[in-house]
Amino acid sequence: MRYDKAHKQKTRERVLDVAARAIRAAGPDRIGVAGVMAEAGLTHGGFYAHFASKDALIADAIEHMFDQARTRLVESAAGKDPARVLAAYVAFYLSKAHRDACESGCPIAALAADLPRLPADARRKFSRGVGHLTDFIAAQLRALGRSDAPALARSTVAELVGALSIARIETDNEQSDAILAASKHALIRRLELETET
Amino acid sequence: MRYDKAHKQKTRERVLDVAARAIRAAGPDRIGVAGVMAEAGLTHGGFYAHFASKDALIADAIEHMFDQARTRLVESAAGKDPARVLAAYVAFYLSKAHRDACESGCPIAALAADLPRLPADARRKFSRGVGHLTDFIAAQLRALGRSDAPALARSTVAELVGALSIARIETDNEQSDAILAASKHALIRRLELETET
DNA sequence: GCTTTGATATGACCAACATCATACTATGAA
DNA sequence: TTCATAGTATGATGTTGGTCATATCAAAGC
Repeated sequence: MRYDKAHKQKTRERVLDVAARAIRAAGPDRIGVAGVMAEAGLTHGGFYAHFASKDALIADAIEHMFDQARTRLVESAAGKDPARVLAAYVAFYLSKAHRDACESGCPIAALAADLPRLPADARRKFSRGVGHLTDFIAAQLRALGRSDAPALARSTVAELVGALSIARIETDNEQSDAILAASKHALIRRLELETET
Repeated sequence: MRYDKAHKQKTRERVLDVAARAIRAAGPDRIGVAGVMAEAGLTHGGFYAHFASKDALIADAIEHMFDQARTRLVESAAGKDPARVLAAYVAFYLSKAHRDACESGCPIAALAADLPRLPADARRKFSRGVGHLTDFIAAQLRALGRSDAPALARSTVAELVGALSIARIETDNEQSDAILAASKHALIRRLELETET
């Protein structure tokens, strides 16, 4: 090892960070290898020392996004009351801040429509991420004594993702806010989290 | 008029049909002007006699998708009981057939993530389409005496779109089916359509 | 300080694609 | 039958972007 042991690893991580943001913001087809590398402070040539192809970068970046999101979620939930955790997550997910920060927000809402078009590897990694989120929510619901936890968790994730996606499309700001509010309200009722908000 | 009066109009319609399917199947970035024209039985050169640009084609194709979907929906609902209409729509929307027919299905689920990246014109047309669907569902709910019709309609559309999107991503077929089933069940309960299925 | 080797840069290649100028063709009118 | 023109085809252009061969650079060991 001539270079610092962690040098390449760090660079790779930096590229993945940049790619994860760019992909969520612009979509997998609108980002370029050169652009991502430039934003990471490198030139495009070195790219293939880190990734086998653009598709491989996308797949790895997807994994990276979910890892980050999951870490954040698990950490913020540590030792807290399940009802409070769920209420906070719904409030965050359907917030205007999340709507307006596509590039750092939930990968599912940012990339839902792109996934069916991507290669199997990326899809598998994405699926796994979706599964983890659903499981996390199901675990909270189970802790609250809901017997239908797995199904309710799936339904919850669906409404969260759908509401955020549509809110991001809407050109009229008032309409967009109303969509977020409607689903926030519906979910708080369905999940029986009324005491919190 | 040297040609049949409706000749160009018909060609344009054909191109829009092809484009509407291709865009939903492959996404706005993965389709090419040449490919769409070829599938419509033409060559790429004539394209600019019909559309000002690729962006214009996409915007018009989006309008076209929503028009088609709306016509189908309104016709299939004509003179029917609102509860039956809603139950049938939910069942169709969350069916495996709809999941597996991206290219002819609901534009919202097929393109949700792409829209925020498209030009204003396409976004406006898309927004209008989403609004019409929400209004249609709200009208059925109002006919059923639900006082919270607009908000419930928004929440319903969100869950429909989210569930279908996620079901399409899922690589595991059983998981995918479970997602559809969970939201179908949840919606039938929330909309109080239990008598129908 | 020199060498070795891993990490990154330069530059080129090829394919895909949007766009457009120009040429051709089919059709209805004269 | 011939002509004018709307509609479509051919072919070219410029650009962008993924990929790769090769060159350069940085750092650790002798």
